[in-house]
Amino acid sequence: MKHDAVMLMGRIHDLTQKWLRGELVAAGLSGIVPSHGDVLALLFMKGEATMHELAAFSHRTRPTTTVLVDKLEEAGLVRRMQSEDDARSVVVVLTAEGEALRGSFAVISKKLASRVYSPLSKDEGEMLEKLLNKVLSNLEAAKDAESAKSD
Amino acid sequence: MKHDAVMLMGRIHDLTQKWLRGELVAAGLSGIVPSHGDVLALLFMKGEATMHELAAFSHRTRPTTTVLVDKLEEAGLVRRMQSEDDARSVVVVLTAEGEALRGSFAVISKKLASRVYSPLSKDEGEMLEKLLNKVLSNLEAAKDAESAKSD
DNA sequence: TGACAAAAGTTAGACATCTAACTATAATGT
DNA sequence: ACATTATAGTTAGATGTCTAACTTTTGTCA
Repeated sequence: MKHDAVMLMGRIHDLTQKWLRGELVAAGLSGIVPSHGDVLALLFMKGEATMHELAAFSHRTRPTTTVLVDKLEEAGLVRRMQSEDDARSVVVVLTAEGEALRGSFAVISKKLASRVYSPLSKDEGEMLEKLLNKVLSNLEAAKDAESAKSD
Repeated sequence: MKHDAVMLMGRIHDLTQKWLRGELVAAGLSGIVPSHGDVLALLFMKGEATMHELAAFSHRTRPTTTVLVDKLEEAGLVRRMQSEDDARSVVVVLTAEGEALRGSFAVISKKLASRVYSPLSKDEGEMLEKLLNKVLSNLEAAKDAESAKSD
């Protein structure tokens, strides 16, 4: 056991992010980065979302999400609207142009999965997901325990 | 199979990096980030290294490595020297203060490994490394094939 | 041997992300 | 009911990283 799983995951993460950027450029979406993809992904699923929801889903901070949505809005892919329930909230929705990208994103997403899973058998793929989930749950639990300690 | 291994690895990567930053601050090394740790790690192993070697080892670009070494030099942990073999090359070496950190880094590195591997059995840990190596090798091969294509 | 290509390193400029601080609105508790 | 606290979002400033362009030295080959 080399205890190098963290390094391996870091490398894989770097390579997949870099590949994704290339795919987005190839799809004519220059200026759009993987994080924008996360924002769009939630909108494809839910139709609309608040900034808060987008931040939570994409695992970015709210300031970062502000910038991400700014860019998507400039690119004409989403629109900000006032919430009717809560005057503090902003609701983000897809424009027609944004909606039109649903297919391209599905294709890229499939290509990404195939790229990563292709060297693995079905059993190995499932095993990998299981192990990663175990590790992640444990890290999140440890983090929660530590932040609770400082109360 | 949810095909979410990439997302899981991204999350794990984020959490471990964040935890590492906290550990470095706790060790009195504010301003030192994980990438600096990679640079120091090679110096702990080899004693000295060129900028080029440090960049390759830490998987960062040479400009980034310049900045990393600038900071380590300001912090008094390393020193730049002219290479005797090649007038273009810079050789980076540890100072006494840098050498003194060897122990702290070993401790943090052990803590990190234990943090990640603790929810896994020995077999599971080995399996995880095996699967990650398979995925990474495949991604690197694909990348090489694609960059060769554009010749 | 002399021109041209390759390599080592740095500098400059751009970008995604973060934390801290701020504004505005909603919720709570006495 | 009003003061306090919490929440939604943005702005400002800092940081780590990248690509592109530049300088200097080394290697190549005709």
